[in-house]
Amino acid sequence: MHIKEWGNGVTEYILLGFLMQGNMTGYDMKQHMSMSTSYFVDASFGSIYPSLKRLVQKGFVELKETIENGKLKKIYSINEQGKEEFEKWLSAPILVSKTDISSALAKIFFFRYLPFDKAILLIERYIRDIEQYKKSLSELKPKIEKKADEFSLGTLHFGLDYYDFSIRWYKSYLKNLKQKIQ
Amino acid sequence: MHIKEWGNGVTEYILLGFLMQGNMTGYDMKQHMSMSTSYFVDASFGSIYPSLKRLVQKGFVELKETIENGKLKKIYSINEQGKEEFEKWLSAPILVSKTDISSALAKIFFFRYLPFDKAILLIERYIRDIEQYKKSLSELKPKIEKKADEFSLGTLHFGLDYYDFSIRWYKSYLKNLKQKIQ
DNA sequence: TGAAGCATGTAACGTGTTACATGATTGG
DNA sequence: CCAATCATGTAACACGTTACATGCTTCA
Repeated sequence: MHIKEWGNGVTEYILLGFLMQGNMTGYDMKQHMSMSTSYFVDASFGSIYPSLKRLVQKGFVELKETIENGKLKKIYSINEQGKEEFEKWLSAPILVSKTDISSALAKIFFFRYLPFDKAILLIERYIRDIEQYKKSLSELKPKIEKKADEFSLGTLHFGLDYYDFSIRWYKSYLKNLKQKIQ
Repeated sequence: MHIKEWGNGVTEYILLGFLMQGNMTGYDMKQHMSMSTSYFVDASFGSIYPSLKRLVQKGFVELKETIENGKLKKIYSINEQGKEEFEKWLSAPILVSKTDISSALAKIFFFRYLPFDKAILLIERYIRDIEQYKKSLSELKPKIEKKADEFSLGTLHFGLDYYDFSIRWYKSYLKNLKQKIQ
């Protein structure tokens, strides 16, 4: 048996996050996505419905079937266990992914459900982690440069500049957040 | 029967790209990755070996088994069909992914195998496509803002700023490339 | 009446990770 | 001699997409 830090099932956590606001159907959640998270996570129905089934099986979500206007509706709601799981996910460090922005954004998107100071700490740690990644890549740079051409060198610079951009962005974001509470 | 534009099997294309440089083993390719593409694509052996098997099955790659220092070695080489497939992939538009940087970088990384002017055109088109994405998100912005809090608003701004950063970055990169050939 | 939207879901397929499994050589 | 590196691979599992499949209501 092995612990899976987070399983990468970002979709499931997004669904839990939506249910924190109130009960709704799978269809509703898809609507929510396209109007709020679509620029970083936009799951299809073929992913949403199985995810919901799993969430029920895992005991994080409750299901009530109703008939409204002749249409079958499955109203989902989050229970205590689900809330705990969601908060556990939120409280865990934001993972730096070299290539995937969505897992970080997904978490921050729901940070209103975390105590403000905890959120701040996680973002601060995230920044430090990105800085670490940037440092590693910088150290790898000379090795890569030796056999790089115009184009592959470009991708390396993009990587470094992207880390810089992220660090700067999150620092400024953090500053903004902190000012708001004073 | 449906056409799959590119199948998203970026790993397979990376492997083909390495084989453009010369023949090597799966193990070699892993080494290559960690020393050149690891900051955007770094497949595990559990992905590399099956990918190579598939590439052979698809008829893009040839395999020669040798024994060197008592160790079994499988030397892979790319054939004409493989080169065609690789070039087809390179020549296809760079897809804008909202969340995944790696697919774009993977392609640009190998642009030396494309005629210079073709590469330039693809990057120009890519920039236009990002601009389109940014425009779409900007248009969605007011809708999202209506129900956004401090944090979810942050992720929206990150999205927009990331598009801006990318556009600016690629424009400057393009300028640099063009200067080099004059 | 017919299209769009509401509402659900499955099946095939692709592709990735981690853990497991094996075994040789090389260098300290 | 033992660890690291070279070298291969499989199996279980997770997760996602697309296409397919169904059927009701609402509105032009």
